[in-house]
Order: sequence, then structure tokens, then C-alpha cells
Amino acid sequence: MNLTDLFKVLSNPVRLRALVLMHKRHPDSLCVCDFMEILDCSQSMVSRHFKQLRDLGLVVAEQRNQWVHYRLNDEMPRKHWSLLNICLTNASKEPPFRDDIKRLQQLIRNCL
Amino acid sequence: MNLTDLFKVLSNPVRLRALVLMHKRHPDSLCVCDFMEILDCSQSMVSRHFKQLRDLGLVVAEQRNQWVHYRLNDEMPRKHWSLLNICLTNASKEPPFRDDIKRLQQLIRNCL
DNA sequence: ACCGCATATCTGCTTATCCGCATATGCTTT
DNA sequence: AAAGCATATGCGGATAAGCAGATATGCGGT
Repeated sequence: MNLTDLFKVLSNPVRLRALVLMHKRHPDSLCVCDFMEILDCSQSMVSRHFKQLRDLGLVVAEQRNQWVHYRLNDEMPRKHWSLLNICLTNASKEPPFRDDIKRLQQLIRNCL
Repeated sequence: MNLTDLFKVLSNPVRLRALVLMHKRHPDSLCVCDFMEILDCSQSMVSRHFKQLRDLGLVVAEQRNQWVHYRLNDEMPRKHWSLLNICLTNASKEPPFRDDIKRLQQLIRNCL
């Protein structure tokens, strides 16, 4: 993966929002249906974008029963990790992403 | 400009390489023909990509005689500036961009 | 084995991006 | 004003990205 590929992946709102959520939740994970609800988008859309993230090694999937949980991949190259970290930290302060994080926290609260 | 727009702009190799060069040169500028030579691409290609960078407010153009010089726009929003700075600093350490910088320095040396 | 739910992938379509070529603009020099 | 160079833009075609809807896979419970 080169830098332009990394930026390309970050250039789609759905992917960037999903990454911000995983970043916030790190090292824990979230399942696909959570993303569907928080991001308000279809199942196929989430799945398709996550395939890209998997293929680039940015996230890893973990099957738990019939659910698939996603989280950021700790084992990505250090250079990418540090840059991604900064990008996502920046993003998480901006309005659209902050709202997602609020919905995330609300969703977690409801699960207790 | 939102973050996804910023990342989209960074996701094209020509644009990213050009931005790295301007970053290296900052606060000085480079003219279009310099970019054509260093990046080895056509005039229309440089010009069209630079239009996007101008439209987003990432760079500013300055006419000097018949040449147009470009440089990073100091007056972009501080948030964008700091993130862009980090992204370009990271990029400038990677091989393809390092090579461009070498060609840049060589070109400057030849002009003295 | 069957059904239902969660997830992944396929298909076809629409739209966006990228690029080469041609042309237009604008400045300079003669 | 005419010619020449630097830069910008318009146009058309190729390629890629994004998406909705349908279908496939895979797991768990009945």
C-alpha cells in the first residue's frame, strides 16, 4: 500500500466515518449492523467498503457467531499506523464525525 | 472544504507529488514548467490538477511575466494546514517523492 | 433438514475521474 | 499587429468508483 492508496481510502465519507468509529473504539470492535445503524447505510454498502479496508490491511474482521466484528488492524506498517492515527484524530473533532461518535456512545449505552 | 475533499485531492499521485514539491519549497514557489519537468507530465495535466488545488484553496498562483508560479496557500484554514503539513512531511520521506525532491534540488542548482 | 438472520458478493447502472488532443487566452518581443 | 511561448480550458473517450437490488454463503436455533 502506498500513500495515495491510503488517501484514496480516506476520501470516501462512508469509509472515513467507519474508520473514525473504529479508531474511537480501538482496540475493541464493532459489528457490521452497528455500522449500518450509526452510518445509516445499507448492508451491501458497508460490506463493500469494508472489503476495501480489509484488502488494504487497515482493518481486520473477526467472526463471532453469526456476526462479523471489525476493528483497526494493529499490525499494519508503523508508518501507516501513525499517519492514519493523526488523520482519524483530526477527523473525529469535525462535526459529521463527532455526531457519529455520539451515536456510537448512545448505542453502547443502550447495550448495557 | 471538508476532510474527504482534502484526502481526495491527496489521492492522486500527480497532485500529491506536486504538493510535496511545493511543501519542500515553501514559502517559495515553482512555475508550471518546472513541475512539468520534475513530474514528467504534460502541460494540460499539470494545469488541470492545479486548478483543483486552487479551487480548494490549497495553493495560490502568482503571475510573473509569462510564467505562472504556484505555492502552498499560507492562508488556508489552520486545521487543514496542520494536517496537510503532516501528510506532506510523511510523503516526502517515501521513495517516489524523495526522487522528485532530488530532481527539484538538481533543477535549482542548475539555475544558479 | 429447514428457516431466519447476518454478512458477502454479483450484476447492471450511473456518475466521477483521468487523460490526450485541440483550441483559447494572455503576455512579450519584434 | 504579428509571432512565439506559457498557461488554461473545452471536448471526447477510457477507466474507475459508487450504489441499489438481487442472490449467495454461513451460522444458529427449531
